[in-house]
Amino acid sequence: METVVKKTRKQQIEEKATKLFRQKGYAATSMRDLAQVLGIEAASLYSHIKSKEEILQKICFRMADEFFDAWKEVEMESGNHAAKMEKAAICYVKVITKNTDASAVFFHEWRHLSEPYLSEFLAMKNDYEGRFIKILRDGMQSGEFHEADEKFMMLTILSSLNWTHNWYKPSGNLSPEEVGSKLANLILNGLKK
Amino acid sequence: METVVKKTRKQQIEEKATKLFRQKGYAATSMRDLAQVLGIEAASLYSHIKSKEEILQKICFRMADEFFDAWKEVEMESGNHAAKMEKAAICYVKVITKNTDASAVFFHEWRHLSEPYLSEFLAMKNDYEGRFIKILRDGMQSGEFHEADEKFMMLTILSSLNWTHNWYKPSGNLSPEEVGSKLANLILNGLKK
DNA sequence: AATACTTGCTAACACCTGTTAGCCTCATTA
DNA sequence: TAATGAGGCTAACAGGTGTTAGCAAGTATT
Repeated sequence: METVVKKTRKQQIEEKATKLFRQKGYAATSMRDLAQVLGIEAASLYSHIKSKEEILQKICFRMADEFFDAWKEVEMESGNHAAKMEKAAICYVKVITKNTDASAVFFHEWRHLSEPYLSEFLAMKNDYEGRFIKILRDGMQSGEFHEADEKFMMLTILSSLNWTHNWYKPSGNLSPEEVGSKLANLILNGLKK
Repeated sequence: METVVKKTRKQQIEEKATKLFRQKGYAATSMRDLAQVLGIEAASLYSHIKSKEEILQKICFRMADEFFDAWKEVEMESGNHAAKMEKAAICYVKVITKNTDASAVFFHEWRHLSEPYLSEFLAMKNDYEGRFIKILRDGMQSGEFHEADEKFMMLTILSSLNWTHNWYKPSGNLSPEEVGSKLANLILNGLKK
C-alpha cells in the first residue's frame, strides 16, 4: 500500500504545464492545450493561477532553488579540487534527474521570462557558473588541473551535465549518483586510456 | 575594396528570420516581427517564401547538409581513433562556428518541423550520432579508449560540442579549429594533469 | 445552519496568428 | 515600345491568443 499524497489543483496544473512546456515549448503551448489535458476549460485555470507566465516563473525559480540547495553538499566536500568537481557534478546531476521535465523547461524556456524575472534569473545563473569557475581556478592554481580558459572549461562541463535531462530515464539501470560520477570521471580523466 | 555580393530578398529574409528564431524562438516569432525587421509588410514576405515553416526547414536541412559535408574530411583521417575523434570534433565545431545563429535554431527549433520533415530530420540526426558511436566503439575495441556506454559517451561529447554555438564569438581570439582542438583535448585527456 | 473556499462553467473581450487575393509601381529585357 | 518579373502595398480571412466577468454548484469549516 502506498500513501497517496493528495495534490492540490494548482500543483496538478503546474505538473501538466511542465510536461507540455517541455514537449511543445512554452510559446507553442496554449492555455487551451493545458486545460484540455486537465479536462477543464481554459478560463477555469484562472481560479488557480494568475497567468501563464506565473507557471513558467514557478518552474524556473523552483529549479534554481534546488540547484542552490544542492550546492550546500558541495561546500561540505573536504577533498582536493578533483573531488570537489566530482561532488559538484553528482549534486548537479541529482537535481536534474530528479525532475527531467522541469529541468528541460528550466534550460530551454527561461528566455520567455519577462522583466524583472529575467534579470533575476540571469543573475542566479551567473552566480552558479561562478562557483564552477572557482573550483576550476583553484584546481589550476594548485596544479591539479591543466591550465586552460576557465570560462571555456566551465561552459563545456556544464553543457555535458545539462544534457542529462535529455536522455536520463529513471527506469534505466543507472542511479543519479552513478551518472554524475561517470560524467565527472569522463570530464576529469578523459576518454583515452 | 571588397566585392559586395548582392543577396536576393529571399536570402535576406532567411537571414533575418534565423536571427529572430534564435533570439525569440520559432513559435514566438511572428511573420509581422520578421517583416518589421526587413521594413516591409508581413504579407509581402509571401512574394518570396511559401510559408513560415519553409524558412525553418531551409535552416534545419541546410545545417544538416553542412554537417554531413564536413564528415567527408573525417573519413579521410587515417590516424588512430583518438585522431579520428579529434578530427570529428574539429569539423563539427567548424560548421557550428561558421554560423552560430543557424546552429542555435538547428539545435533548438527542429521540433517545430511538421511531418514528414520531422521524421526525415530525426533519421539524419540518428545517422550522424551513429557515426560518432562507431568511432567510440572502434576505439574501445582497439583498447585505445576506456570501456563505457557508447551512447552515454556520444551524447556527452556531442552536448559539449553543441554548446559552442552559445558562446563562440568570431571576434574572439580562438579560431574554430583551435576551439575544436581544445574541446577534443578536454574530451580525450580530461581536466586532470 | 451559516459561511467561506474550492472548482468549475459560459460568454466575451481585444488582440494576434499565418496566409491569400488583388492591385500597383518600377526596372529590366525583348 | 511592349512585355515581363521582382517587389511591395492594402484589405481581409478564419481562427487562435491570454485573460476577465459573472455566476453556480459542492465541500469544508465555524
